[in-house]
Amino acid sequence: MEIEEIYKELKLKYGKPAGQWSFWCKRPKTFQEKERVIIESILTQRANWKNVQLTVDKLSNTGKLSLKEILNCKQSELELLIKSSVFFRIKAERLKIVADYILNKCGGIKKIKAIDTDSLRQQLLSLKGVGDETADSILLYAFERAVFVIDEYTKRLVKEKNLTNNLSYGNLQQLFETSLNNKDYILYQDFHALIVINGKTTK
DNA sequence: CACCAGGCCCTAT
DNA sequence: ATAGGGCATGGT
Repeated sequence: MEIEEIYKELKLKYGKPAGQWSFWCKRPKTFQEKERVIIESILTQRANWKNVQLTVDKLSNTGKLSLKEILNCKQSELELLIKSSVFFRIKAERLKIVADYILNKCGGIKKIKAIDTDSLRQQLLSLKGVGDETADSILLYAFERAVFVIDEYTKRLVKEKNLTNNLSYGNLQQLFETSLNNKDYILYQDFHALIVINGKTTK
C-alpha cells in the first residue's frame, strides 16, 4: 500500500486528532504555546503521556510552564516538579539545556523564524538530550517546519505494511517525505498524530 | 507483582 | 556501525 493511501485510511478511521494532539496540531500557536510543545517533547521521551500531563499541570500551576522559568528554576526544584515524567533528573537537565539554547543562544522563540530548517535541525541535534525524534518534533510542532517525525509507532507501521527493509531514521524520513506530494507541515503534523493514535489503539 | 510508555547517551565490541 | 545498559515514575 502506498503511503498516501495509508494516510487516507487513517484519516477516514480517526478523523481529527483529539486530546493532546489537538493542542500539538493547533495553529497558529502563540509563543507560549510553542514553548509548551518544546517542553512536552522532552518530557514525553519514553514516557507515558498521562504521567507527562501530571508534570505539565504542576509546571502550569506553579507558573513554570515556560522556558524562562525553567532556566530560573533551581535544578532540584525542577526535578521535583517533573518527577512523574520518568528519568526526571536527566530531563530536568535537558530542559535547561534546550531553554538555554533557545533563549540565550537564539535570543528567544521569535528569532527562530530566521533560521533555516537544516541549520536549526543541526543545532538542536547538537544539544545533549535532543535526538532525531525530539529535534523533529520540535521542528514540526513548535516551529512548523515540514519535517516528518519518525517514532516507534511509525516503525511498527512500516514493518506491518512492509514498506521497506531499511528502518533507519533517515531512510524512513526520506520515504515519507518523498512519498507525500504536499510538503506541508500541516499534513505532516496530522499524519504523524494519526500514526501514533492508531499505534496506541491497535497495539 | 511485572511490565512498559511518542528516547537518548554512553560504552564496548 | 550497532547492540546493550542506565535512566527511574505511575498506570494497568
